[in-house]
Amino acid sequence: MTNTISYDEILENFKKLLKSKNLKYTTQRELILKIIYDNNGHFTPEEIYALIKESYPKVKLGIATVYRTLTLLEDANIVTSISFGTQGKKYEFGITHHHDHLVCLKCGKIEEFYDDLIEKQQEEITKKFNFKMSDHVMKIMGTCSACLAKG
Amino acid sequence: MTNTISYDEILENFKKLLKSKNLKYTTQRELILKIIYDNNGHFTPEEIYALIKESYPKVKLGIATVYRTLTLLEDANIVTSISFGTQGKKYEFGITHHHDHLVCLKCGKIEEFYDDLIEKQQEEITKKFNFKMSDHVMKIMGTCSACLAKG
DNA sequence: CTTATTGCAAACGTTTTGCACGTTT
DNA sequence: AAACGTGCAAAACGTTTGCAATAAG
Repeated sequence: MTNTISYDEILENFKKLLKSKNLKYTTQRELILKIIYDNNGHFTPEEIYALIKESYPKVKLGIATVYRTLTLLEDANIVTSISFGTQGKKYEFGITHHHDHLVCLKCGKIEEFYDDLIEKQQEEITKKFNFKMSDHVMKIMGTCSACLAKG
Repeated sequence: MTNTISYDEILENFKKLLKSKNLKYTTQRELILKIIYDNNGHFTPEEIYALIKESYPKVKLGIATVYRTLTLLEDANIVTSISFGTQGKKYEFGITHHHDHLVCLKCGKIEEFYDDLIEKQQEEITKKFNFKMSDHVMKIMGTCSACLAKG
């Protein structure tokens, strides 16, 4: 999904958020946010950690900080995650509109889609069950067009 | 979801499956299948292990066998699983028609639903993306009616 | 100078694996 | 007898935590 908000805007909002929670603005937190913003896609905490190590070798960073920051960013709705069972989670930049995922089991690629009808129907279901929805996920697993083409 | 196939039928199919794969019919494998069939609901491997230990104290059983058998049963589409991120998976008897889940984050209860419109729409999406669907999951998370009532 | 944050390593919970022993065929 | 399955304990995996050292406000 393409980002429509500029990074400067994001960063300003992030700084404000930190201030409002009496949290501190650190190099590590900024870089984690920046890496996710810059590299559009879905990444595991390990991948984000590796990307930063590679792009900013001088910065000291531990994997624990990546996890802690991702939790922080997800709570603030700045990133969102998609779960892969035992194999962990992938995070993506999340100040875009809601969408669901097509996950290719061959190459691991994740495509995104949004379907209004499905969203509406989910609302209907929660009404029927008198259920208060806080979140929902939908994943379609299979083989992507590229992998199908490859045979 | 209520089972419409008798246990005897299931068991016969399971035995055939094992034979066809040159696998052996063991007490452990039978009990794991039986426990999931008997106790309608969604269980973690640990819960299944505990249930068997409780119901059949004389049978020797290790947790590894539970995991191994659940994988086997899931590959054979006899059970299905629903993932809870780091907190593991829950398994349910799966020779019923497909359904999705409403997961209560307060009490952990899982309700099931089936919606034809959503299913159809998913097909449409895969067509649009030229994607070959092998499986799909949809989970709606939130608070169930019982927990809402409790305040 | 106070408070939050960090990296590190150890701990965690779930799942998988290697292996010698048992069971099924 | 051959082949597969088992329990056990150890390892693996992603993630979280305690803590002393460090950086931000």
